[in-house]
Amino acid sequence: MSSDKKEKKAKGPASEEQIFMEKIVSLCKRRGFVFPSSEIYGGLKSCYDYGPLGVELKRNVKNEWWRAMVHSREDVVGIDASIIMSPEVWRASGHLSSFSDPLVDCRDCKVRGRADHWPKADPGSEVEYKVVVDHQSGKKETRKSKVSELGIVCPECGSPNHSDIRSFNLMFRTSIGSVDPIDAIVKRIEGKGLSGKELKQAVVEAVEETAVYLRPETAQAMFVNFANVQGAARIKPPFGIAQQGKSFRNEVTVEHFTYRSCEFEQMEMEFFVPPKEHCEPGERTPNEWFEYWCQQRHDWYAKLGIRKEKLRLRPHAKDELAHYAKENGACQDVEYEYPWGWGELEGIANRTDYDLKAHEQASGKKLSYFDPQRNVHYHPYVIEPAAGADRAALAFLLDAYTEEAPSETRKDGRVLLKLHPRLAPIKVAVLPLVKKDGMPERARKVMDAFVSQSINAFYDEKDAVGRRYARQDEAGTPYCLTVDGQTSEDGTVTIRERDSMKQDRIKVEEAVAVVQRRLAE
RNA sequence: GCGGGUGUAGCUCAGUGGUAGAGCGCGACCUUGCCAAGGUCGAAGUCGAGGGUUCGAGCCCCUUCACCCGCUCCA
Repeated sequence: MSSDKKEKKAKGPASEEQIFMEKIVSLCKRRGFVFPSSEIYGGLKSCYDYGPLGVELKRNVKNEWWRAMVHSREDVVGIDASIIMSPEVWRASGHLSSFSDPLVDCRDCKVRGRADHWPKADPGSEVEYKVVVDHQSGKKETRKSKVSELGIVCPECGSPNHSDIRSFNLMFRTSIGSVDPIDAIVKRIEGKGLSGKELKQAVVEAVEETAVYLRPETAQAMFVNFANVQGAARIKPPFGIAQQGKSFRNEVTVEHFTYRSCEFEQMEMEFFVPPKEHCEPGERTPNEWFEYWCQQRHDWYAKLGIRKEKLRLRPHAKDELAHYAKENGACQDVEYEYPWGWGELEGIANRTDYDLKAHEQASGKKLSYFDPQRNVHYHPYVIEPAAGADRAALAFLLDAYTEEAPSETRKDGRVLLKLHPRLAPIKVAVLPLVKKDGMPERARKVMDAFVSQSINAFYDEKDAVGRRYARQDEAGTPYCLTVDGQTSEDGTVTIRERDSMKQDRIKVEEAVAVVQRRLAE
């Protein structure tokens, strides 16, 4: 509105959601959960570093996932594959083909599309087209322009004014080999007087000789290792292969702090099951396994403390299904209600036998399974729960963030992270009530007991004890042990629970066991 | 990619062309007896970066980077 200009410029955040996110981002930096990457050089778009508390949180998330998906079941094994894989993998999976998609944007109506799909027109000829000049009224204006040498016009408005062609750069391309690929490129093109088109072709060929790609998903490693793992682990369908690791994608838009980033960590499991026609009576069909995993994964988040009303399962509509799930497949997202709305935490897909067949065809290697009991060969269907470690860590953090209003005993109120104890970066803080009468020395001994058991503990003797409790609340530490005057008399300390602030007295020598027991609950 | 906004200490922010500031936090010491008490001292800033205008720029202009919001896009 025009009156806005006269008013004082709006300061600060516009919405509650924005205020909330700013508080989280600020807390993350102040307490060492997440820093902007390369911050002293001005940061780098969408890259973030996990600090001392953040790395603990994320590791705990990954450990809980591995525990639930691998160690606490017999039918899933893990792998840790190379981030750089053969380019053939990406050709077979379909990821590489998007590199050759020549994208153009219409300068008039802003539509984006593939140049080879746009309507043709004679280069140099003049065409007439209509452009919407006022979006509110829908008023159009007729314009004339010349068609470029590419000979294409916009499919929407007919305008020949378009941006340069750009390849959609989904994957991070690099090169392997100690010879600089630029030398090879120069060698191919120098002094040949190539036209623009020939030049591009020559460069592409030179680049492709040594090009490799950072994986855009971890899943393909499980497919290409299907036969290796199946044989080595002596395991048969239904069984799963799990993996955690970094993946890289040039996202069109990066947004919402660590939510969508070009470098991210995945926690994926490919669960190979017999196709329906080979299922015995009473055995789960692929669709039933799909439903099973949807429920499992939804419940995993709930068990680790995400509020149920902030969690939901959302089936994909037919038209948003991925290529690998088009036929007989299905996708369902576990979603969390982020401050900016519902968004994906994890996608569970029935990828059918698409991937194994695609790699079998491309590699020429057999990727079917022979079931000796049923005496059949088949390509297993794949049910894939694919989670984001960074997204999960963010969701746990957002969900745990709590502000309590001031009360009689706490006139400043408090900020606390109600993290599940097993996710909390610091498990226990050890505090002498005051810094005298031998309390620090006795507290040090308690601290040593935790350190020797590899339980992440934190010792703090600075400032009043209330302030130290507050600091721990803000870091999400579930338990505080306080050494006080009574400790020297009867060998007990107080244990304070973060959310209730209630205190019990326990024996010093039982402190480690008490905390361990509570963490195991 | 387009449009809008923001960028000053670790955090939140004040500073409309003339000496770089506040609160909180952080560190040391004193004090302290269970939920962010007080005192003393201290460290901390390329005012996002680069260029320009000016006698002089945190402030004006240009460029750029990063973040936020909306659109667009999204195997």
